[in-house]
Amino acid sequence: MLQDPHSMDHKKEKQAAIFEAACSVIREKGFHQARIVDIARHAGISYGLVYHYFGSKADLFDAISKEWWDGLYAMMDQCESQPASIDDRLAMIVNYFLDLYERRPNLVHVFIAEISRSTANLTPARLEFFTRFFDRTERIMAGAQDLGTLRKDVKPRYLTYIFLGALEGFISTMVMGEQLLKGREQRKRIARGILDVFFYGASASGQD
Amino acid sequence: MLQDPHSMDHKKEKQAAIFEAACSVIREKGFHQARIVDIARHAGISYGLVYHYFGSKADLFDAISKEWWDGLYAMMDQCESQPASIDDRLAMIVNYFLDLYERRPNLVHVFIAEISRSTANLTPARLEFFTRFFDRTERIMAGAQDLGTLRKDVKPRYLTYIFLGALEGFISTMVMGEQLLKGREQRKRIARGILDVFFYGASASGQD
Amino acid sequence: MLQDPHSMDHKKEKQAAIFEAACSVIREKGFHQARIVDIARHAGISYGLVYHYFGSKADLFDAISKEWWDGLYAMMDQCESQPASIDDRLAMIVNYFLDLYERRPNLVHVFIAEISRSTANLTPARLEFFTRFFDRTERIMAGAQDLGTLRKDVKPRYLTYIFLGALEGFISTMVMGEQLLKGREQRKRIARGILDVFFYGASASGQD
Amino acid sequence: MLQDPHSMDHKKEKQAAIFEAACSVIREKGFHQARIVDIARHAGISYGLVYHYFGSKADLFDAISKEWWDGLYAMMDQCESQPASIDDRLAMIVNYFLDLYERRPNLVHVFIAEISRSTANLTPARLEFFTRFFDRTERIMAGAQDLGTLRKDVKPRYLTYIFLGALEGFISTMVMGEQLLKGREQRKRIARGILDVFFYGASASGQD
DNA sequence: GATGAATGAGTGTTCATTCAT
DNA sequence: AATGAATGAACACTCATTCAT
Repeated sequence: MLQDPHSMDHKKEKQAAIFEAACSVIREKGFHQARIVDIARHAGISYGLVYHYFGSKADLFDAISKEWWDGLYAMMDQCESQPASIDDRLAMIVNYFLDLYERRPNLVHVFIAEISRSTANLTPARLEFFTRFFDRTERIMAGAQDLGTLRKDVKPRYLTYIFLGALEGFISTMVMGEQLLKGREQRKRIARGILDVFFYGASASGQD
Repeated sequence: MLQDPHSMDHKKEKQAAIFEAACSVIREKGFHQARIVDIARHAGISYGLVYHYFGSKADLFDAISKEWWDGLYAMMDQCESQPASIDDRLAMIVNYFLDLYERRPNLVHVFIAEISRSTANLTPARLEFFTRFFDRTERIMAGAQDLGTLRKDVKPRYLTYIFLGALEGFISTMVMGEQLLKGREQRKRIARGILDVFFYGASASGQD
Repeated sequence: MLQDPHSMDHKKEKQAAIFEAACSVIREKGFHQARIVDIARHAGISYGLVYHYFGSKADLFDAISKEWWDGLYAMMDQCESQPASIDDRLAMIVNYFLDLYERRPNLVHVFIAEISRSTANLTPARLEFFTRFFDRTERIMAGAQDLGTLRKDVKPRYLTYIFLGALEGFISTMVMGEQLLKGREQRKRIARGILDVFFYGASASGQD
Repeated sequence: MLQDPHSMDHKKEKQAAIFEAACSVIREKGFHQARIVDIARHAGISYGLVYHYFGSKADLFDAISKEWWDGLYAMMDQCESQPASIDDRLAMIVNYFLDLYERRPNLVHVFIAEISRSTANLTPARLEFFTRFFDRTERIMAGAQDLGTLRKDVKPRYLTYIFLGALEGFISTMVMGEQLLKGREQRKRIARGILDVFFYGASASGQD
C-alpha cells in the first residue's frame, strides 16, 4: 500500500510529514523566522513541494491552527455531551492539555507561542475560535454554579479566565522552559494541583 | 522652555515618544510586522531619527523589554521588602498588573504578545528574567507555606504557576479581546475574583 | 544540450556570467559604487539570482579575489618548478600579466584598482596573499643572486619591489588610461622594455 | 595671535586639523568607509563643523587630492627648472616621494590607495593630473635620451612607466604593509637601489 | 563659529512564491 | 510528483547633508 505513490495514503503521509516539520521549525524559530526552506529541509523534501501540498505559508499555518482547534473542540464536544460533575469536566480539559503536550509538544508549543498570542494577524474569524472556546467553558462554569457546585459570587466568565489562565500558565511555563513532563506520576500531580487549587483554594484552610 | 533641542529633557521626551509609538505599532502589528517607518510615522518623525535615539529595531525592543522588567522588579522589591500577609503581597502583584494595564495598555500588550511568548529568540539571558520573577514569587509562596498560611500539599512552584497563570490568563484575554478595564469598580471585582479563587477556591463550599 | 538548468554545466556557466558581469561593473564603478542590481542587470538576470549563486556582495568579491590569486599562484608554481634562467622566469611573470590583461582586462583591472590597494579591508588573511607572492618572487631573485646572475649589492627584497613595481606600474597605467594592448607586437615591445631595463638598466651604456 | 578665533590663522588651523584627520581616517578605512563623523571625531570637533570648512565630503577629498598634486607639481617645477643630470633629476623625484612618506605618511597612503587607483570616479579632469605628471616625466626621459644619457631603444613613455612604476611599487608595498622607513640610512639604501637598478640594471654584469 | 537633531535617498539582503523541466 | 532556478517586493540600516539654535 505504502509503495504506491499515487494512493491517498501517500499524499496524506507526505502532508503529515510536512505538517510535523512545520510545527517543529515554527516551534524552534517562531512563525516569521521559520522559512519554507527550513520546513522542507526538515521534512526531507524540496521546498517547491511544500507548495504542492500546502498552497502557501499562511495556509500551512492555518492547517496547524485548524488541527489545534479541531482537537480542542472535539474534546469539548465530549466534555459537554455527557452528564458529569464539574470536577470531572474540568479534569477532562486539564488532562487533554497535558496529554496533548506529552504526545505532540510541538503542536502545543506552536499554539502557545504563535496562535494564542498573535494579536498581529488576529482577524475576527480567528478571534472567534477563542471566543467560542471561552463561551463553552463559561457555560460549563455557569452550569455548575446553577447546580450549586461552584460559588456564585464570581462571574462565570471570570472563573473561566482564572481556570484557563492557570492551565495555560502552567503549559506556557513548560513550553518556555522546554520542560517535559517526566512520567505519568508528575502529570497527575500537576493535574491534581491545578484542580485542587481551583476548587478548594491555595489557602491552608482549604486542605484540612 | 522645551524649545532647546539639546537639553536632556528634550532628548528624553523624544525618546519616550518613539518608545510609545513603538509600543503602539508593535501592539497593532506584532514585532515583525512593525516597520521602523510605521513607528517613525506614528511618532511624527522621519525614520532616520529612530536610529538616532535607538540603535536598531532590536535595541528598541530591548528597551521595551527593559522597561517592563524594571517596573516589575521594582514592584517585587517593594513587595518583598516589607512584612505583609500573603494576601497583601499577592494583591500587590495583581493590582500592579491591572494598574499598569490601565495606565499603559500598549506596554502590557507588547509584553503579553511579544515578550512573554517569544520562544523564538529566547536567549538564556532573556529566560533569566522570567526565571528570576518566578523564583521570587515562589519564595513568597514558600514563605507563606512556612507560616502556615498556604497549603503545603502543592509545591510552591506549582502555586506560582497557577497564580501567575491565572493572572496572566486574565490579562491576556483582555489584551487579546482588546477589552479595556471599565472603571475602578470592575478592576476591584477582577482583583477580588482572582485572589478569592486562588485563596479559597471556586468550589461553592469556599464561599461559606 | 544546455537547456537543462539543473546540470552542473549550466550552473557553472551562470556563475561565470555573473562573475564576469561583476568584474565589468566593479571595473566601471568601483566596488562600493557597484550595486548588485547593476551586476544583475549586466548579467541579464534578476538581482535575487545573484544571491542564489553567490552568498553576498563580499562573497562575490572574494570569488574574484580567489580567481586572481589562484591563477597567479598556478603560474608561479610553473615558474618555480622547472629549471630556467632568471631571464626566462621573469619573462614568464611579465608575459603572464600582459597575457591576462589581453584576455581578461576586467579581472586585471579589478585587481589593480580594488584588490591591490584596498588597505581598508586588508585583513591579515588578505595580506598573506601578497606577502606569499612577494616571498616567492624574492626567492627567485635570491636564487639568481646565488648563481651570480643578479647583482648582490641590492637586497633581493628590493629587487622584487622594483621588478613587480615596474610591472604593476605599467599595467596600472594601461588600466587607468583604459588603454588596450594593440596587438602582439606592442606586447612584445613592452615585455622587452620592462625586462631589458630591469636587467641592463636604462642607462645608455647598458645597451652597448 | 592664536587666541583670536576670528583670525585667518585660526581658520587655517582648523582646516588643517580637519584635513589631517581626514587623511588619517581615509587611510585607515578607505574613502567610502570613512564617515564624516569619524573625521570630525578624530579632529575633535562636531561633524557639522566639517561642512563649515569644507563644503562636502567630495570637496574634502578634492582638497587632499589638490594638496598632493600641488606638492608634486611644485617639485616637478624645481626638477625641470634647473640644469641637472638625469641621475639628479630622478633622484630628486625618488627622494621627494620617500621624504614625503616620512613626513606625511597619511597623505601618501591616501594617494596610493585612493587617488592613484580610483578608476571609479576618474573624470577626465582627474585623469589629466596623471597624464600631465607622466608627460613631464616623459619629457625628462626624452631629454636624457637626446643627450645620449639614456638608452634610445626603449620609448621614453615606457621608461617613464617603468621608473615611476618601480617607485610607486616600492611606496605601495610600504603603505600596504604599513612599514615605516627606519631611519635615514634605510631611505638612502632604498633610493640607491631604485636608481641603481633603473640606470644600470639588476643584472650582475651591471655592477662590475 | 559651533552643535547635533533631523531628514531621506540609497542599497544589501531575505524569502515567499512561481514555473519550466 | 518533484526539483530548484528565477523573480522581485519588502525592509532594516547607513550616512551625507541641512539647518535651527
